[in-house]
Amino acid sequence: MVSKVNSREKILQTASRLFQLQGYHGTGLNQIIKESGLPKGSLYHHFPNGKEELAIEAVQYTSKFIEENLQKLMNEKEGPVEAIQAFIRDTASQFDNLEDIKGIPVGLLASETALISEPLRNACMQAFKNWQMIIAKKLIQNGYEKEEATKKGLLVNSMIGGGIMHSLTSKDKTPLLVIMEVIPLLIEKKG
Amino acid sequence: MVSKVNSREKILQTASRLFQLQGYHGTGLNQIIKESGLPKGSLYHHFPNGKEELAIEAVQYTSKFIEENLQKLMNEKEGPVEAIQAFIRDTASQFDNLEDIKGIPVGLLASETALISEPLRNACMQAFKNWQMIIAKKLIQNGYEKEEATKKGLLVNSMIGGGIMHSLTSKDKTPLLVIMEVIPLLIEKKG
DNA sequence: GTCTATAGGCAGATAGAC
DNA sequence: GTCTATCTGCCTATAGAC
Repeated sequence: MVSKVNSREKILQTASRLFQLQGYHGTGLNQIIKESGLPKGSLYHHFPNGKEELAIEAVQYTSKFIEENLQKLMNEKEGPVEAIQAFIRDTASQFDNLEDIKGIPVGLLASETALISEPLRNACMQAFKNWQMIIAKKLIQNGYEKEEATKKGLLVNSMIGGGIMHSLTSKDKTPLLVIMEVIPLLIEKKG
Repeated sequence: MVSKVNSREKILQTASRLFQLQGYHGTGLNQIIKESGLPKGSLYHHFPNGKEELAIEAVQYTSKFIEENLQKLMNEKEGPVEAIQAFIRDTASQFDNLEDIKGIPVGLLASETALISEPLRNACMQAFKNWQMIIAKKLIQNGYEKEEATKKGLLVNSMIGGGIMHSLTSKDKTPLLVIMEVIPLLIEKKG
C-alpha cells in the first residue's frame, strides 16, 4: 500500500528535523505525531520499539541526507579544500532561517545519548564515520596517504560539529565561517 | 549559617556535573537532589525560579571553573600554542574516566537550550565569550592584532567544542588530540 | 531555613475497536 | 494497517509542618 510507506517516511522526516533541533529528550513523541499529522498507533506500528528505535532510524535518515550532499560536492569540486568549504558554506546558510532546517550533523543527539543508549551512540558514531570516510576518500584521490587522510577527515568532522554548536548558540553563522576560512591551512595541496 | 552556603554550593556542584554530562532535559531535579543528598525544598529555597535558574547558575559555575583553569595555563606557559595545547590535553584526560568529570565546556546544554530559553542561551554565550577573551588576550600579548586574536579565540573555542562532542560520542579522546596537534598550524608565531 | 507530601501535567507506552 | 482512549510513571513545582 502506498499510504504505508508514506506515513513511515513522513514520521521519519518529522522526527529527524525535530531531533536535530531539539535533541532527544527535548522532543516528545506527541510533538512528532502532532506535526506529522499521524496518530500514535501508526508510529508504534512502524517503530514497535518506540522512541529509541525511531531516533536511531532518524539519525540514519539525516546521515544519509548529509552523505549524499557531501558526496555530491566531492564529485563536483576539483579539490578537497573547495569541496569541504562548499559543504561548510551550505551548512552555515541553514542558520539564516532555522525553521526549515534540512540537515545538520547529529551532534546534539550524539552528545545527549552517548552515555545512555549504546544503540543510539553507535548509530551516531556510524554517521560520523561515513562522513569522515567520504572526506578521506577525496583526500586520498588527491595524493594523501590513507592514515593522514583519515585523520584529517576526523579533524574536519569535529571542527564542523563545533562550529555548528557555536553558531546555534550565538544564532550567528560566523563561527562556521571562521572554520571555513582556515580549511586551506589544514588541508594543504599534495602531489 | 554555614550549612546554608554549603547546601547551595553542593546543589550547584551536583547540578553542574549532571547538566554537563546529561544535558538539560536529560537531568531531572529529582536526580540532582538525590545525588546531592538535599531535600527538594532546599533547592527551591535557594533557586526560587526552579530549573531554569539553577541551570543558568550551573553554567556560570562551570564556566568559572574553566576560566580559572584556562587562565592559569595562560599564565604558566610562555606561548599561546603551548597553553592552548595544555588545555586541550587536560580536557582530553577527563575522558579517561567520565564518572568523576570536573569541567568540560557547556556545549551540550548550549545546543539543547539555544532555541528554547533566551536566558540560558545568553548564559552559555557569555561563557563562550569569556573563554574566547582569555585566549585572545594571550594572543595579543604575543603580537597578534586584536581582530585576528578575537577570531582565533572563536576558532579554538569552536574546535574544542567539536572535539569534545566527538570524543564523547566515540568514548575516545583521539578527536580532541587530533585537534591539539593542529593548533600550531593555526596559531603561528608572531613578532 | 529545612524537609515531606503531594498536586498537576505531560511523557512514553499499550489495548483494543475498526 | 489505522486510529482513539487510556494506563503508569516521572517531571516540575508548590503547600505547609517544623
